Amino acid sequence: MDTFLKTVGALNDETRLQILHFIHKNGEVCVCEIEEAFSMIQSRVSRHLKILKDAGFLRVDRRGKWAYYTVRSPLDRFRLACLEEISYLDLQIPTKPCVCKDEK
Amino acid sequence: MDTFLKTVGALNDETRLQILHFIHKNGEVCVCEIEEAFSMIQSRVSRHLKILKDAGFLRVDRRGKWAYYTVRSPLDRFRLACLEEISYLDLQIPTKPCVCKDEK
DNA sequence: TCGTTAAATCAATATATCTTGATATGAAAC
DNA sequence: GTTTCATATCAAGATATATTGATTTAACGA
Repeated sequence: MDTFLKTVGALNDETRLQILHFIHKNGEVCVCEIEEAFSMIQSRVSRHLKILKDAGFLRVDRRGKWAYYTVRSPLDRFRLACLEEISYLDLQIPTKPCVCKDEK
Repeated sequence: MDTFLKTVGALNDETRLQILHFIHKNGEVCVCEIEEAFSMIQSRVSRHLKILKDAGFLRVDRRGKWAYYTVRSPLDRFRLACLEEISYLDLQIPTKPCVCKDEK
């Protein structure tokens, strides 16, 4: 129940749907790329990423100073259905910028 | 997008999950049966039913003074997946009481 | 070590949602 | 018509969630 509420709660926000869709389309992205692409301040992006991660949609991989987020895999049946539904929404998401060039 | 947010928003509340599951299990139920079963005041029940109806999960059939709610059919793929997921949650819902006996 | 940078967390405010009690609507019974 | 009953809606307060700017943490390079 709590898990389910956390899952749908994470999806109950337009910003998070866009971020989730953005990561789903682009594969691995780091926080600063989302900041840049969406013109959002860092704390806001970080908070939404945490909610999506805690809800089971994302996983994070820290390498050096950077945190790279990807869609968690494998996703269970329901989260997969949600992700699929979101992909049908035809959300207008920005293109991935070219930052983090100096990463190792 | 708005439709999707309305759908997940409707599910983002424990009370509504219980009411939705209750109706799903019991078939057609009227507002007063939910009031009775859940020991909730009428305005609260009415509000949650409206949200579930507006989100596309329920339909209402008015007969006389009573309003009977059922799960809308057919449900689209996503809402059906949600309903299925909710049925797996093993929610503790009350049993349907024997009110509205004087209905026609 | 010190400064810099990326990301997370915190505190304050703003906004949205839920609950309750009161009122409105609309159908049936008298 | 008027009363009664079931339901819907409204208004106020309570609770939760989102946004922002500031602070903290942790990793890297000079």
